[in-house]
Amino acid sequence: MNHSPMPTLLDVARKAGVSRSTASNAFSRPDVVRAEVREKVAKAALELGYLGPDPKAKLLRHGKVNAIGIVPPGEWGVADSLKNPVYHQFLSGVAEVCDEVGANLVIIPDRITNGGVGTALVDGFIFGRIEHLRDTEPARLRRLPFVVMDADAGPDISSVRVDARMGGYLAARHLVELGHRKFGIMSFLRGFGPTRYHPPGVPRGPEAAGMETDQEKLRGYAEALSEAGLDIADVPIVQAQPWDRDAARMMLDMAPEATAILSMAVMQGIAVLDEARRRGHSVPRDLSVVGFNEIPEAAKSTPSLTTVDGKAAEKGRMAARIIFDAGPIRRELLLPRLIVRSSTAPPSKG
Amino acid sequence: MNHSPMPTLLDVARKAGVSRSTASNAFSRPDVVRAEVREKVAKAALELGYLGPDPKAKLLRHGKVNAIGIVPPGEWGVADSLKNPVYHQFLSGVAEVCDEVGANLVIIPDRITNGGVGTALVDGFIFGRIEHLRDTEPARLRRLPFVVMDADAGPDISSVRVDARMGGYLAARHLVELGHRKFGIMSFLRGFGPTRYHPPGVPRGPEAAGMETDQEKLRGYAEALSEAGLDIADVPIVQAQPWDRDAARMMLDMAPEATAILSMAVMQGIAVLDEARRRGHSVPRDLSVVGFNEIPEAAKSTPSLTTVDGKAAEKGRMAARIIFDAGPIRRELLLPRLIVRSSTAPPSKG
DNA sequence: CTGAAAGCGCTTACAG
DNA sequence: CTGAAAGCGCTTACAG
Repeated sequence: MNHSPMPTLLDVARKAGVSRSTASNAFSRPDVVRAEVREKVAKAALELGYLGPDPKAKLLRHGKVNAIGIVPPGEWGVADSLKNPVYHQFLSGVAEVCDEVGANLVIIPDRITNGGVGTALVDGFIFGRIEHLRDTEPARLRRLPFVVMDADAGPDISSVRVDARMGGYLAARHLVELGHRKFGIMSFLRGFGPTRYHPPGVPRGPEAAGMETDQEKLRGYAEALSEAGLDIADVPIVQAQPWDRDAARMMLDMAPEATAILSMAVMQGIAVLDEARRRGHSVPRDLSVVGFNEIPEAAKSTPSLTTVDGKAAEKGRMAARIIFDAGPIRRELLLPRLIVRSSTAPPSKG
Repeated sequence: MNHSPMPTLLDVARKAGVSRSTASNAFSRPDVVRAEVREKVAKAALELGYLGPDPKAKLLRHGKVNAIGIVPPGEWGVADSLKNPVYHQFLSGVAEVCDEVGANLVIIPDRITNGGVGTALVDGFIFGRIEHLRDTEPARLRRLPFVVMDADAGPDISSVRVDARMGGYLAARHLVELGHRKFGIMSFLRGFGPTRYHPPGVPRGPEAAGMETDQEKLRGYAEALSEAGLDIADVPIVQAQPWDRDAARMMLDMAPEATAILSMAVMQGIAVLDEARRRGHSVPRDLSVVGFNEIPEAAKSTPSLTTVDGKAAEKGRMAARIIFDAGPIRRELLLPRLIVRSSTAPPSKG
């Protein structure tokens, strides 16, 4: 209905019979203007349908946006980051801090073309797992604070990660202590590509796990096994994307003697549970399973899944605080925790 | 390391030995500048660590932000909207369209003080269920497009909703057709407050359900019952927040003869399933349950839950398209669908 | 407390 | 294709 041009501060000032700066002060520094004048201005604004200083113009003068930008990992879009259950937890952690400080949360896929980190209107960025440190360049050039997740980015960049090696160690040691000696490992395949099988006896490099954080998990597994006199090189590894349902089948095919499966992803762990049941195996009597990361599904699966709590929500909270605190560089390493549920027990055939 | 002031377009122009407008054109209208000059500018920019025109200043000239704002219902914060499973689905729908058009998604709690709709830097708003139409005023005054969810806001405002009456009707008719005659209804309590019990025989107004959309569900229930010669006034109603675990207990206490429970929320339906099992009742043999809205949990519950698909994700997609299409006002009414699973069967004691 | 003026960094007709 | 100039809407010293 109202298609006249947007009223500006000057219109309001004229209508109220004051100068532009007075009108500006009435909105932005009310204490500097006496109540009587303030009301005249407010009245004029109301009549003109003027909401207050244009946020865009305000921004140009001293650019606080009141929003934090989340850059999802890799090629992920907005929808991907909402759908991934572990990332969803991380986002919830960030969101809690947003609510504490009254900031908006904006999800910014790392687009090459328009948009992306180079132009997003936010006060800082949380990079949710980066491929190369250079992905953060636009943030640095814009002089915007940022933090990198799940990797140590050196002494000049804030980072938050969980001790994945420790997580892997806790998972494997738990099984070792229960008496297991025969294992299978479900490793993480990041990005695209078919499921890969790494047979035992063949030496395996870091490519047997996806990212650095996955390689750390593997290292943790290896340590715990080694303490028990076992060599991880003798353990069959299936490396798959966590949503690959066939991978669980391949795992059980390739490690028929295993009494325990170590999985780097919680959804993979649940898939193994399902596949074991399908084969008529009883978990944990015939097979123990440990996942990685804690999401509600882990507690609800049948049987409930023993897993490593990767502290996703806490990572989110911590990263957000680093941005909003605007303090010095911080490098945080969170400690994971083993959550023992019903999917692990001593081996019966051992 | 680099604490010199941010380089501006003018710095780049000087360094490249061209005028400011040429430098601007090199970035924003490259076709207007010959390649040779463009490269000079690009080189100067690179050396200065200049990323391209400052998004904030650009914004002031012709304000396209490339982002869509979601305003969660009522008092919800960012974290609440991420955690609510049905709203999460809706957000995912919006996110899919964001990815299609390359826009960012920003979640904007409706804050009274700073931030909020009045100042958020977005190109349009999706109001996720509003208490009063006046909550949309700031969006209108800013001349930003917006759409209202779950309510018809009249001919001048775009809206997207699902036919809740039809949803209620489908749910109740399904039970009636199975032969049920004794019902209990779990109604929705929006906002705060204790669980309320509405005994049968007492006439009940719209306050027996939360929002208009809930009242429509109730109307749908009533219609289907009426077609079967039953009066909804004879049905006990428990009105509770969907995350209230005690409500399911109260429902079964208050409607001991019911062979079927109609629930306005999917989580409530699942809670009834759990409570029934706790009491040693077998679902659906002793009791049938129908929920409202479809989330992954509904298929995974034991037994899986018959429910009405409220099309949350599709609502999100549609609302986002209305914003990005920038077309005329649209008022969309989506049709719900009944998903029959294992929580409903003919009554055994009937 | 008020008002005239400069400037935030950029874009866009306009004249060359 | 280039350059000088005005202006997007606001804020902020500065002098009154």
